[in-house]
Formats: sequence, C-alpha cells, structure tokens
Amino acid sequence: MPLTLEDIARLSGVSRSTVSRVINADLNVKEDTRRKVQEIINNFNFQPNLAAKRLATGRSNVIGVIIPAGVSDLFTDPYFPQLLQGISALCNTRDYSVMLWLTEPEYERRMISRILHNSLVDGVVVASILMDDPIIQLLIESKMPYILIGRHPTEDVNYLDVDNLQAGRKATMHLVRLGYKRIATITGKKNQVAGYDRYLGYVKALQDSDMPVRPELVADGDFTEESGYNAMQRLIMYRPDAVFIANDMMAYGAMRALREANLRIPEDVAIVGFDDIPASSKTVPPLTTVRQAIAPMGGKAADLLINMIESGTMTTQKVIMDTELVVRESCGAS
Amino acid sequence: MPLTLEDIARLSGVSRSTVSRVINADLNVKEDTRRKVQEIINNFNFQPNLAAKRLATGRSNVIGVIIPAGVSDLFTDPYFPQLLQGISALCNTRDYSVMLWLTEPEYERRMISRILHNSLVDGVVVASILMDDPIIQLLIESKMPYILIGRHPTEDVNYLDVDNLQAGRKATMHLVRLGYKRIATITGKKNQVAGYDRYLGYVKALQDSDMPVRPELVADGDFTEESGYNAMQRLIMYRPDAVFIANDMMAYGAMRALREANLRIPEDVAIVGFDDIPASSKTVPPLTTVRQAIAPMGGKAADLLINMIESGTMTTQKVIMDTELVVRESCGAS
DNA sequence: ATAGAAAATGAGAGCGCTCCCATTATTGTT
DNA sequence: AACAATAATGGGAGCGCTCTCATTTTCTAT
Repeated sequence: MPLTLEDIARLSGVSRSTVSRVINADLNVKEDTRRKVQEIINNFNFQPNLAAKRLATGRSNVIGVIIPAGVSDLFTDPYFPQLLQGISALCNTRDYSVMLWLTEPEYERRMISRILHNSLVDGVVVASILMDDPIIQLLIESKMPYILIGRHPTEDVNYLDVDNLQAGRKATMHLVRLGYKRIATITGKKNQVAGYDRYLGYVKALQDSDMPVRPELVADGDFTEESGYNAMQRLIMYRPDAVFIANDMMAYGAMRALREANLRIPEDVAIVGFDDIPASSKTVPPLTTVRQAIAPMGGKAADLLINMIESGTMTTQKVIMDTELVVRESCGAS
Repeated sequence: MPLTLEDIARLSGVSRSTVSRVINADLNVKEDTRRKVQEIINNFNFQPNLAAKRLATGRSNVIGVIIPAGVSDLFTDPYFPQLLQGISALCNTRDYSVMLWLTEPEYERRMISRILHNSLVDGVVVASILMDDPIIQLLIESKMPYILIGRHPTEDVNYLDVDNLQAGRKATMHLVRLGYKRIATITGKKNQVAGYDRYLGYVKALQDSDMPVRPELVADGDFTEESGYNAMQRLIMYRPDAVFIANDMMAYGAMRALREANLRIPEDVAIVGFDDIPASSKTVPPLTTVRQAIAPMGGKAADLLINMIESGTMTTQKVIMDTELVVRESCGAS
C-alpha cells in the first residue's frame, strides 16, 4: 500500500537510483531533477521503508536504551525519566530513534542477548548496571557499540558517569566545615557503583578531616524513599547531628522519619542529599544536594554512542561529568 | 558477520526453508530435524535479522509509544514512567519491543507523520493528546493501528481511559458528604480531556447536591506542582474549606502553599487529589486521592493494540477503566 | 566541430528473511 | 505390493532499499 522508491521514480520520470540519491542528499544530481523529484516526494508525503534501508545498509538509525528494572525505583524516582528525556532529545536532533527495553531481572540475560544480535539497533545505552553484572561480558562479546551510564571497574569498558566519589566527598566535607561532629550517612546499594563510590567519598572526607568513621553511623539503603525512612529510624538512636544521604529520594524518607521523631531539620539534624531532582527545591526545608545534570548526561551518552556508531571506531570511552553542590537550607548553612 | 538462516541451514544439513519453519514453530517439521536444527541455533545463539523479517512479512513486532512533551511534566510526574512500565511489561510477555518517541511540539507533526509511514512499527500508543489535536487526523488517515491514552470526543477513535468525569464527581461528592461548604477546585489543563472531565465532575457533584458553583473557587492549573502552588495561593483569599485538585502533583503544590500560609490540612482546608502516585501515601498528611491504575492501563492499552495488529480488525475500541477513591487523612475523614 | 574528461543517470545484484509451489519421503489402504 | 493420500522438505521469487559499475549526457578545451 505505501509508496516505494520505484513508485516515486515512475511518477517523476527518473530511475529508482536517482530517487535514492535525492533522498540521501547525494551531490551528483542535477538541481533540476532534484527539485522535480523532491516535489513528488513532498506531494505524496513519501517515507522510505526503514526496514528495507536497514537490510540494505546494515544500519537502522535506532539506538536501544536498556534499563534493568529493579535496579532502582523506576516509578518514583525521576532519575530515569530525566535520563530518557535527555537521550530522546539528542536522538531527535541527530535523526535517530530510540528503542526502550525495561528488562525484568529473570529474563534479562536472554533478552539482552537477543537485543544485541537481532539487528534492530545500531548501539545501546545501558543504565545503572551492577558492578559484577554479567551482561558486561555479553556487551563486549557482541561487538555492538554501547555505553554504560555509570562507571564500571572493568578495563576497556565504555561509560559515562559523574565522579561520585569526589561528589560524595564534597558533600560530606561541606558538613564537616559547618562544624558537625557526628556525621552519618545513608548509602545506596553498595553493589551499584553510584552507591559504593558515594559511600567511599563520605569515608574519605572524614578521614581527610581526621574524624573517625563510626560503623553505627553508616546505614545501608537501596535508593528508595522507604529505605531512607527505615535507615534514618535506625540512625536516630545514635544521635547524628548531620547525615549525607546517597540520593534525594532516600533523603525524603529520612526527613519523614525525622519529622515523625520531632527532630528539626537542620537544627537537630542537618541533611545533604544527592541528585537534585526537581522536587528537592520544594521540600521543607529545601534540600541541600549534589546536582548532577541528568538529562544532559543522557544526551551526552547518546551523542557519544552515535559518534561511535557513525565513525566505526571502538576506542574505549570513559567520560566523567561534573557535579555541583547546591546549598539550600537543610544543611544549616544559610 | 552475524549468522543467517542460510548458515544455520548449511550447518544442520537442511534447507533455509526448514530452518525458517523451526524458528517460526511451523507444525510440519519432523521432530528429529526440529531438534537437530534447534540445537545448532542454540549453540550459535542465532538471532534472525528482524529487519529482513520485517521486510518480508510487513510486520516488525514493534509498537511505538508517542508522548508529546510539554503536555505534562515528564520530569517530575511519575504518571508517564508508570505508563511506560506497564506498556513495556506487557510487550515483554507478547514478544514485542517498544519504540519511544518524546516529541517536541515544534516538530511534532512532521515527526508523527514520519513514524506513521516509515514502517518501523506495527502500531502506536499515543499518550495524552489535546482535545483538538490535529494528529488525530494523521492517525486516522494513516490506517495504522493505534490507541490513545485518554478519551477523545471524535467518533471512531480508539482510546482507553478512566472515567474522569465520574471520578471527579466521586471525589467532590466525598467532600460534600463530609459537610464542607466552600469546596474549591484546581483544574488541570482544560484543553486536555483529563483536565476538562475532572472539572466537569466537580461541577456535577455540586449541582447534584444543590450547591452553587462559584467561579472564584475554580482555579486553573496545568498539572504541574508549581501551578498547584500558584493556584492555591490565589484560592486562599476566598476561604475555601476543601479543594478537589485534578492531580497529585498539583496537590503537593497546594499543600506547600497552605503550609506557608499556616493553614492546617485538613482542619482549615481539606484536600483531595487525583492519580495516587506513590508519594501520595507519604505526604503529611497522607493524601486522599483518586487511584487510577496507571501501569495496568498502559498494559491494557498495549494489549489492545497488539490484538488489533494481530487480528487485523480495526473496529473502534473505547475502553473505560475503573477508579477508586483512596481515603487517607488530607480530607479530614479518618 | 570533436575528442576527452567529468557529471548525471540507469541497471542489476544483493541484503536475510517469508511464503508459495514443486518435489520428495512417508504413511495408510486394499 | 501398489497406489493414493499426506507429511516433510527444498527452491525461487520477492519484500524495498543501497551501492557498484556501466552507460549516457553534458561540459571543456582545442
């Protein structure tokens, strides 16, 4: 039913090849014929069949985005939506489309293996992988261009990340400088790089300041609001005067726990979060937090990936992006 | 580089056709050969080229999801993530993939026209369209299977929605029954069906209860937190004792405004929201709200769409899903 | 004008599948 | 055992593009 190159060729009195040239902006077409053909194309709103193009060229102009579900809380945390938004916007500008897979843990391996081999996409962005995730191996073996969101310790792995360790250190240091003495932390999942590195940053800040790292002031969470709430409840009995929390969602949970315990923020307990998701400027009190530019990071990842695809080079990419400490009221420095 | 059907055929000593039959679970294959071929396929982890399949069959097993950006606040509101999650999960079970397009208003028309004609997808789910959106026309003309999330007034349009009017009425009625006398509303965008219908439900509840609809107690928002905050500030001077708010994000904004004005919830002003997004059970006080099962709705939409695709029938689908009023503390009924 | 170079166009094969139809192998029936 | 009926398999064309190479047209310089 839809038109084909051949149809357009017939309608404009040239050959299929010439139409193809017009569509692909080949230089060797006389201006006259180019205009004539273009007009027919416009009139009929002709769109070339991308499956056929894909088959002929081996390229689809589609990238895949793989988000392992269960890694974080996709429903509540705006991290992924923002990332997707950034990726999508960049793809729009470079004439790519995005294929989205939210993989469920039990099928993950099989699904990824399929994605990598069925030639639907030219490359993939993989978000928040675990440090020991076996899909890294699949990725490398497949020879498909890819980039991870989140540092990965393996050699020769392409990734894009913020310097979580440095950022965690910076946030904690801020609390140290404000004079807090019993600084606690609520960590993310420690088998995710972001969780682990932010925790290391916390440790480093204390060590660099000759302050002890007290195990009872370290509470593990999993990046969800609920886990922040629970962790804070556990921490309260050890009387921290400040807490560095590995993401904003957990910080919201922690604030909820503090409120229920009738502890004031920041007078009784100061709080610093991580992510600067949009709601964080509107909490009571507004949350001091480490801003990572999530959408731009997604865009950058997509851009790098498309560069890899189009250049055909596979030299390892490791890109680190900046963070910024956004000081609001929850840390007590106003 | 990747293997083809022909390769597998050679390796297992049968013809390309037979391999194809094995892959597509054709019945007319002897059990012996089926097993033999399947083994080779497994050993080499062979994945058929979907572009070629697409070209040969005219079907891709991919559905598109189109989300017009700027319609709502994609970053903050978990509505879309949940919807996507539901769609994606269903697609996983039916062996479909999803292509995601976050269209930007200025390119929207052109982009959609491309999506509909370039044969990448077998059908599309379109989320939150405006009531007078011109892309409806494109959709209908294209003959591609589609389904809208959100009622649309035009005849012969496929959609899936909750009964927003009924739900709005139910929520407002709840406030009426609790004895509130000056019930206000903060509306969503009135050129979106959800915004309009929820507002109509509010009006209907008051009329059915012989209560006046006071224009000064109707404040327009646009579904964002910010707009809820602003709308509430405007409402305060008219002393409402209760407010029905067209979504939870705006309810958060409204609560923030009330808190700043030192008005207690629900003692001074009662609040009912709409959506029951996850955070709403954790606000202070917890939010009474209309629950719509967002992820299941996405799943249902994808399911319907795939049914349309596979059956080839194009009979108009109009599906209405249930809502439920979740009573918590913000309405003062405990 | 005319040869030679350069630019523009056309024809054909091929990308990896499916699907129809022809062919061969396997049954069951008397 | 011989034949028809049926099951299993193979071969070929075709899906709508691209891309190389051959051919035709146009241009430039003499």
